[in-house]
This record gives sequence, structure tokens and C-alpha cells, in this order.
Amino acid sequence: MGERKPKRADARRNEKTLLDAAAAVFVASGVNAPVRDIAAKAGVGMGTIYRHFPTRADLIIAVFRHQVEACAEAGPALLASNESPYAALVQWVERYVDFVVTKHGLAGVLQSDQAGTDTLHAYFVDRLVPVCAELLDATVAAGEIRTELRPLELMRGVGNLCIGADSDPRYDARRLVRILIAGLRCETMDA
Amino acid sequence: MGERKPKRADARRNEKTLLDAAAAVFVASGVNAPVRDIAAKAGVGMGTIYRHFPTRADLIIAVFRHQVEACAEAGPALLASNESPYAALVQWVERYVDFVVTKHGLAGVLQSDQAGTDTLHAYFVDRLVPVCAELLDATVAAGEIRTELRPLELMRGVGNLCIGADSDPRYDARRLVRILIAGLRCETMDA
DNA sequence: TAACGATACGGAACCTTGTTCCGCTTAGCA
DNA sequence: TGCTAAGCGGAACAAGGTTCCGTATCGTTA
Repeated sequence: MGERKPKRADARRNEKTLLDAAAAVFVASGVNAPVRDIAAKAGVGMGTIYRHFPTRADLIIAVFRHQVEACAEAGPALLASNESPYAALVQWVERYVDFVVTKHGLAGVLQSDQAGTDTLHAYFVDRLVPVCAELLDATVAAGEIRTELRPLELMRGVGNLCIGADSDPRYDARRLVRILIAGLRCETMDA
Repeated sequence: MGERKPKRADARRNEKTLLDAAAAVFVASGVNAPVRDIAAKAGVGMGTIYRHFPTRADLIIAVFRHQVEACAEAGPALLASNESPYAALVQWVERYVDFVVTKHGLAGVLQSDQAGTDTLHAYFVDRLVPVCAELLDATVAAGEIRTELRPLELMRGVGNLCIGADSDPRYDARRLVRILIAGLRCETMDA
């Protein structure tokens, strides 16, 4: 589990500079900002950025790692602090949606079929699906949900609903996610 | 409203050739296939393709126009042939999902925030949102839905849920859409 | 039917964006 | 102070959409 710290001091400095620059650019221009812009903002050459982060996706992961970890850790905590697992699930999903919707363009880049996004998609899935599974299992065990759904499908569905939520005030992803979750409590096979 | 037919015979011939080639390539390699591939398949130069279809999106629209029209026309028909507006809505949405999910990568390219896709997104919205609105209004009027939702939001939500439905058998978009629609019948603000 | 002008065509060239390569620089050590 | 490997900058490459322009062709007219 050891952190692979770059040996040289200037390298360590550059890594931090790059993370800061990337974060700033992502806020200003969205997650889809060109790598060149980030390098420019950091005052660094292309080679440097790619030695530290072998791929665009790796840079994105690095920038958001803390928040993803925090979200993952919030799962068990919510489960513990709510008497109703369903309530915990709803709160956790809302937290995830808040995170994703806030990062201009992140949802759109989480799709596995997008080129060069495999690592990013995999990281989100690996880290969050197990947490989602735990919440979902508890909710099902408590009998609060009628329709079973695989955790992966829930995560991807929620993520997909968040796409384009920024950049169009007429589209309220949070509400659609609430409706989707509400649908889990209903019989689905009628009509 | 007049069809702007190209005057010259070879031009008309090429347009048809291009549409056929594009359709074939979309089936074989997905909607994201490079324009060059389509030109090659049609045995035509790049200039030709761009004179007939000013943009990738315009070509995509042209290829799927018939099916989108058919889907739009199915709305009122379903409303007429079902005693329950909700049933009609469900069937219409299922039809739309079938269409979108079947076209390798189409859902992913329908997002308005994607570059160069504005025309495509606009066409789908212009043609289908009014139909959806009609179905939704009828369903609400019949009191079959508790949660009101703007037609545009429903269309975009459904479309988003379809993203990546091909290329991953573990993700069943149809089921998620059913759950979303089911959610419309529940109280959403609980828990 | 031959000539001519407008219409189309082909495909090289351009732009943007991710990624790779390589010669030069410099930190860290003896 | 010098040596060497770790780092660095940025030009170059690949891929995809789009534009441009010289050439070929259609269809009409004399």
C-alpha cells in the first residue's frame, strides 16, 4: 500500500503544482479541458504532465480521489447513523449526485464506452459499487425495497442521469434520481 | 416546407449512396464511426459527404429521420389505442428506448453538452418532446401519476439511462427506465 | 453535337486534442 | 566540483472533424 513518491524534490513540487492547476482548470473550464491548458496553467511542459499522470484519466482520478474516498467512507457512516437503511441509501446517493453534478462534465466522462476513460470508470466502480452494494443489501434486508437492482446498475443509472445536469437549468438531475430511487419501492411490472 | 432536392442527377445518386453507406457503417461500427470510414464505404471523397451533410450530426439525423418520425407518430396512436394513458406512455417510452438502445452509441451522442452535437440534440428534442408532453399530460389528467415531471426532463432522463446500454450486458437500461417511470407513480418526497 | 457555365467531386491540408519521444537540464551525491 | 540518473520541455505523431480549391461532369444552349 506504500505511496510511490517521486524521489526528486522538483518532481514532487511539480506534481502538486499540476494537481492544483488541474483542479483550477476543471473548475473554470470543466473536466473536458484540454491537457495543454492544464500544462500551461501549471507552467509546465507536456512531458511533465504525462510522466506524473500517464493518461488524462489518471489526472482526473488524482484530482478527485479525496472526494471519492470521502463519499465511499460516508456509506457505512450513514448506515450507522440512520435507523432506516433506505434513508441512508437515499442520503448517500444524494451525496454522490451532489459531487458528480458539481464537477462540470465529470458525469459525461465516467462512461465506460468513452475512449480513454476506462481507468476512470474502473476507479469509480471499484471504489463505490461495493459501498452501494452494502447500502442496497441492507435496504433489501430491511424489506424497504420491492425491486431488486444490481449495485452496478444503480450506480451507472444514477451517474448517467447526472450527465448534462450542469449547462442546462431546465434539467434537474437530482429530481430524476429521487424519482428513480422512489421507483425501487414500487411494483415495476404493472401496466 | 419544400424538400431541397439537389439538382444534378449524380448529386442525388450520391446522397442516397451516402445514406446507405452511413446506415451500414453505423450498424457495423456504431454511430461514432469516423466520417472518413463512411466516405470510404460509399466510395466518395470527403468533400462530397460534407456538401450533402454540413456536419456529422446532420448525417446522423438524416440516417435516423424516418425512425424518429415513426416514433413521434406512434405517440398519438398509442394514446388512442389504450384506455389507460399511463399504459400508452409506458409503451411509447419502451419504443423510444428500443430505438435508441439499438443504435450502437446513439444515446451517448444525444447529449447537448457534447461538441458538435447541438443540431442532433435539438432535432430529437424538437420532434419528440411535444409528443412526450402530450402523453404525459394525458396521464396526469387521468390521475395516473403522482409526480409531475417536465417532458424535456423525462426525455433526457430516459435518453441518459440508455447510454452505454450496448457494450455492457450487465447494464440493463430498459429495466432502469421502467423503474424510473414506476417512480412517477410514487410519492417522491418521503424518507 | 460541340461548347460552356454552373454544379459536384476528390482528397490534400488544416485544426484540435491526446499521447509519445528524445535531447537537454538539474538535483543529489561523492 | 563533477558525475549520473531522474526530470523536463516541447516538437512531433495519430486520429478525427472540417474546409478549400483545382478538376471533372452534368445539362443546357447554340
